[in-house]
Amino acid sequence: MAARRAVEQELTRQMIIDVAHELFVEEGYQNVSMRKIARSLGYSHGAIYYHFKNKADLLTAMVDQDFAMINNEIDKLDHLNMKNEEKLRQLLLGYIQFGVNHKHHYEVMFMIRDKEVNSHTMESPNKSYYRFSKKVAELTNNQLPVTVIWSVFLMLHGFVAQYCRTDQSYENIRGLAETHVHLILRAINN
Amino acid sequence: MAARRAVEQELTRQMIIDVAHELFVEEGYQNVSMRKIARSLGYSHGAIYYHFKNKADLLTAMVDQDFAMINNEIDKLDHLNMKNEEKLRQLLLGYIQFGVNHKHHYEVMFMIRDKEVNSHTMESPNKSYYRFSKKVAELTNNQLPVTVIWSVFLMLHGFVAQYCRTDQSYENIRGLAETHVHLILRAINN
DNA sequence: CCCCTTTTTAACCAGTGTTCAATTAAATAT
DNA sequence: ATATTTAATTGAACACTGGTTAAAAAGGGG
Repeated sequence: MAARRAVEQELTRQMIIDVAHELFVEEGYQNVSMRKIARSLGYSHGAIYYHFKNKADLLTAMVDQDFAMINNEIDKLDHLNMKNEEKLRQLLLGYIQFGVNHKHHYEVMFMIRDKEVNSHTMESPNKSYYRFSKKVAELTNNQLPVTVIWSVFLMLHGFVAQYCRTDQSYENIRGLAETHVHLILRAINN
Repeated sequence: MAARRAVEQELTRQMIIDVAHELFVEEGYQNVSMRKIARSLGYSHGAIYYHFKNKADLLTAMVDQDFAMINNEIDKLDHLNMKNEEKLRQLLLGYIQFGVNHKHHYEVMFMIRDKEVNSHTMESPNKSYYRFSKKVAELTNNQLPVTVIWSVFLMLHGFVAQYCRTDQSYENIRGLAETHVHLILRAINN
């Protein structure tokens, strides 16, 4: 019956992205249908196609947003007033904190594996890693070989990837995260 | 037409597991249909149901096998003739080597996330981690807190998880793996 | 020849992404 | 205030694919 809705309850791209985000990570990109997203929003599936070209387009928009968040997080460090050693600790701990606090985002960003996902979607993680590694290099006075920086990243990734699959809050595992970062710092400080 | 085949080309559970294994990891559990597995084997999809109750049953059988492999790998260390420090290096490097050489297995073992997967399938990783951690503790004369051992595992997991998504062979990344293990050892050797 | 084991094939039913004409709310023009 | 246009939403339809079941068919051993 009812076709268009009153303007104060119109669907937006952001509403769709938010709902899809939760579903994608809880159940996996493949297991979430456009119909399921729509049902979850209380709209019909056709409506989503008014806002996004198709399912992959929705994912791309979502991932772009997520990477903007993490890049932003890295840039925040510049305005902090502490010495490099402490900034580095903050960067590493902040990475874990971001990952654990935004499990959905992190998983979508770094852990979706799917043929359908176009190559554009794969560029963002690379650009984001580049930003991260430049910052680590800077904060260590360019003393670290690139392979070591890469290892550091993988160590962080391992932590976050694991806790993405649990319901633990960051507060809950802060101690473990600090141990982890402490170990990483010990590994790279001569 | 032809219903049953000549006995020397009969389908076996192992044949199905092997083919399914490749497909599951190349394309993801959800993206591989029973029909696709059957097609890949040159049999009709119904045949698989003679050997496995259903799709989840097939996955469970597969994962059980995989964990038997990794547990076996850990036990091999006992028969090696070297000092503990070197054994530990071997354990860590061996973990990475196993993961990268058996990307399919590793991903199925530690990285599948799916409602359908029953809880029995989730027990195996835990048991396997327990074995790993006991061995690390033993090789470090029980000097390491459990949280540190857990961190070590996550560091290894991060490496393997990343390279599971690429086509790189272990030979190709041996150097990086050695750097990674070297860093880990440096982190835990005061 | 009968029986058990293995395999095929058709069938069922539920679900998929996507398109599109029809419908209606709001915005704009008259 | 009314008419027209535009924007947003629906729901049916299309052409598939999915897991699973079950009856029918065929090889092999006794």
